[in-house]
Amino acid sequence: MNKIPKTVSRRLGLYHRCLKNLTSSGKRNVSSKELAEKLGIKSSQVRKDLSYFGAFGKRGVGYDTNYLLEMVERILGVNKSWSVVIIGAGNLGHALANYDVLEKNGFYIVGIFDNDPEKIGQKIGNLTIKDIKEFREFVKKNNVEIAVIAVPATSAQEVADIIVESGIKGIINFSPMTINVPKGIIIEEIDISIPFKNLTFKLTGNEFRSA
Amino acid sequence: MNKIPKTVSRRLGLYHRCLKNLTSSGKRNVSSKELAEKLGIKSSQVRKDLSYFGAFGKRGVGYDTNYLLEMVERILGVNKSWSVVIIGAGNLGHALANYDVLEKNGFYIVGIFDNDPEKIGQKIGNLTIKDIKEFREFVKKNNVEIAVIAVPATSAQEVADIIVESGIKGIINFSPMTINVPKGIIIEEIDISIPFKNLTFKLTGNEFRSA
DNA sequence: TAGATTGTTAATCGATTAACAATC
DNA sequence: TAGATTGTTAATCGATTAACAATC
Repeated sequence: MNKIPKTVSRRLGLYHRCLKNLTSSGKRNVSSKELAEKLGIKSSQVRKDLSYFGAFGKRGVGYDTNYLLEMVERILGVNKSWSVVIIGAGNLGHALANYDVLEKNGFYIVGIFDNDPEKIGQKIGNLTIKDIKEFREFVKKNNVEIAVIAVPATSAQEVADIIVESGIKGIINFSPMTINVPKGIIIEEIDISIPFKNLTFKLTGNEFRSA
Repeated sequence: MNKIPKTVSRRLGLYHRCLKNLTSSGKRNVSSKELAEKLGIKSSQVRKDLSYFGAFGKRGVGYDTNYLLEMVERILGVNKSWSVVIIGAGNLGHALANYDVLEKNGFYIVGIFDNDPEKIGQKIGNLTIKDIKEFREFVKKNNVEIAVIAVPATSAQEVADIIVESGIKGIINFSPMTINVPKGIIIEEIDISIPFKNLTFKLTGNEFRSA
């Protein structure tokens, strides 16, 4: 087994997005050069990335778009659908529950939880906000595989503990807070304010840059 | 001028977040070792990262937390506040307009735009959704510096063109779509579905991983 | 002073890219 | 076949880390 660079994972997501667009536009064949141009990378990088998982193309021809899409979906694990719950029915939780791109990629929001009595019982789309106390039982009954943390930083760790305790192995953490989980639990962090800071870092021409 | 690795920018955002927590908890001094542990990196990495911008610590002592925070804020350009507009008053635009973490970091949402007559005129917090037709004039009048794209993929490029034409130089793109802009315009991409795919990539033990 | 921790160098490690034989 | 493009190797490039003199 070849060791796969950490950077490959992110690019696989982009290949996936790109290939979905290509197949739905009816394109049957694509070269590493075309894919690379669309992503702003080198064609050798595309070929190298794919080569970690197999040989999916035809020399002299390129890649069958539908076939490559299927392979990338299997590599990413998005050839099946996933059951997702959201913890936190605030603005962000609300937006995520209604975000159609997730469902289009096979991530189905099957439940949303909060601890605010004002919110519990209210509807978001066709979901009813549930009491966090019912979390564990719900997860078991519905075979939930992924939990999304969409609560303020102050309660993020507490929520993480509840998630881990429920047996869920995959967490997406939207709170601006590092959370600690036992080995074997996989966390992806998305702090929305980080890209804003990256942007101002690049926009700012300050004394440090010219040092 | 030293060349700054691309990876440093992301970590600076994390240092910033961490230092804000430390100062508000009253901690006056911090070592590279402590910072590193909090971020799950090596202390030599912390020191190396900071060294691109100056020498902010005291040998044998560590870093004055308040001073280092101030320096990091100046490096990132978040020692001032920024005027931000959102284009797209759907779920995501709505959530971002109300997301307090942005304001806490100096990113003030000063306007939100849409092209849907149903939405135009409605209120989000104390903002009124404005017609995208008024965008250019609004940007000039209010010295807007950053625009957030929160529209569906299908209209992302169109919206990007309007933003560029308005003179704005910094864009955050939440749509799952690569957009093209002229040189000199800085874009940060956040496709929310990407971390979900990264997660399932890691959760999935498939035939490719054992190959 | 002795102990601690920085700032920086050099070594290591990992990721990208060019180049090209293989082959459609 | 001739032209095109893959898959893979080796070279290059860039980022991380260990190590340590400087110095608080």
